[in-house]
Amino acid sequence: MKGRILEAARRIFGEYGFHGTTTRMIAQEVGIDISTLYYHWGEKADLYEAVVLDIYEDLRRKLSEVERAVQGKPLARRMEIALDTMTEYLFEHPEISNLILFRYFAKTRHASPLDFRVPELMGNIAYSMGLVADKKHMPVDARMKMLAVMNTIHSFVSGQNFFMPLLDIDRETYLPQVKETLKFLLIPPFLDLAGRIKVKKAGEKKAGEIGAGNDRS
Amino acid sequence: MKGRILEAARRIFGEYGFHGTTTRMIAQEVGIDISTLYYHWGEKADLYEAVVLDIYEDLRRKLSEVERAVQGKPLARRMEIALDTMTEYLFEHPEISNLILFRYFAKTRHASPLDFRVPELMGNIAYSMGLVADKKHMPVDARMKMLAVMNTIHSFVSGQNFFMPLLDIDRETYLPQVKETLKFLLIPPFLDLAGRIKVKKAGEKKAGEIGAGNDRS
DNA sequence: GAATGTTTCCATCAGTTGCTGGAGAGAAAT
DNA sequence: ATTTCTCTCCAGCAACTGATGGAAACATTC
Repeated sequence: MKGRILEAARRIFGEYGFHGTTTRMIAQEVGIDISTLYYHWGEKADLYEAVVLDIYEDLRRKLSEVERAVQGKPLARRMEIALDTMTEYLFEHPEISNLILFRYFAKTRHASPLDFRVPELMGNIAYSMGLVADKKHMPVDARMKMLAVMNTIHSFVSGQNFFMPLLDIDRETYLPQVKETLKFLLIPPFLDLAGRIKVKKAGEKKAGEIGAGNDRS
Repeated sequence: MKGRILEAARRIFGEYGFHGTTTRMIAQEVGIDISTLYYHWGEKADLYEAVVLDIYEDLRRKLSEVERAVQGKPLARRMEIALDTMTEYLFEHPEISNLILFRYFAKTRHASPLDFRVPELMGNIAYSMGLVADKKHMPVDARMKMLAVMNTIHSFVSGQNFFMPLLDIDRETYLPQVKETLKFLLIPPFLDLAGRIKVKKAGEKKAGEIGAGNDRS
């Protein structure tokens, strides 16, 4: 039951945000009384926090999966796979993107103890993209780049119902368009960067690991 | 008075969203009774719509200004100026970015009559960036690119209070970092694109207007 | 200065919100 | 069989929500 409530809460919070969601909406979605909800999860803010923690965990898992899937591939291909996979995944679970974007302007924040997970998420994927050598210690500019990439995807997912009528296209056209746009925007800068790092490194020591030998199509 | 209410409503709606804002919060911000608010603006949804219309107008004005400012400059410089100017502007008026992002998942939508302004905004700036030849008729992929650019900026502005502690930097470091990241991400793809279009056009007719002769640093 | 129109506030409404006490229903342990 | 424990619901609370009617204050016109 506790799990069923969490699952419903994910959907509703993801769709209406914290303030737009009432505990009665969630209870009704599950088909239970609100008292049962309070019995399992305590106050609304606690349930919300559990939801956010849950989606962060999902995101972390998916990113690890991607990280493994791209190992050994050249950078351009790595980014293609990562972007495609994450885009597809988030389109299947739009509440993840919604909840993450909702958090950006949430006044409901009491400096949640789960924010420490975000740098970790960024670190892993940045490492996997050959942006940094050290998984633990990321320079600010590398983190910014990761944030930008994630935000761009999230915006397209969260904004889909807003953008589709605006562009006058349906979902089947929208998704590939998003993928294409993401690849268009995000791959060239990182290839450039990898090229620069490679050249720089080659002048010092061996050029390993990063940007495994490939140039732009 | 009507104007003062609108101004306050912009701030509060931009900070707490539609559901997170109460009419009493706005009235208190102005220092008036809620009846006065209802007298001038009618129901809450109407005021909200007026606010959204207002920020779209501001955005349109600023984009026109940018469009004029970059005329005649080479593409890379054009994008630099546009990104810097818009970033600075939106950081000064974060409620604009907030309200736009809020709209992405707004269930409060009754197919507002102001959405027609968005393609117009995109058209102007895309034309100014040499992405399209015809201001009125934009292909879907060009619109997607514009949306991506705008969304990336908005995310950084709206997420500033979330990201700054995350990156462990203060506002004075954050703003230039955002600018740098935006330029890193967004300029190379468009330079590549302009290069391709230029080459293609040169093979057919004269290569004018687009990508006025410059290559990457 | 009387009449008219505009703007402001006070008091109040009905409905909704987050949340709780207490009474059962059902199973498990004694 | 009784006690104990976990779970679920009903009923209801106080606070807050969006919204309104009507009385004053104020300004404008005649």
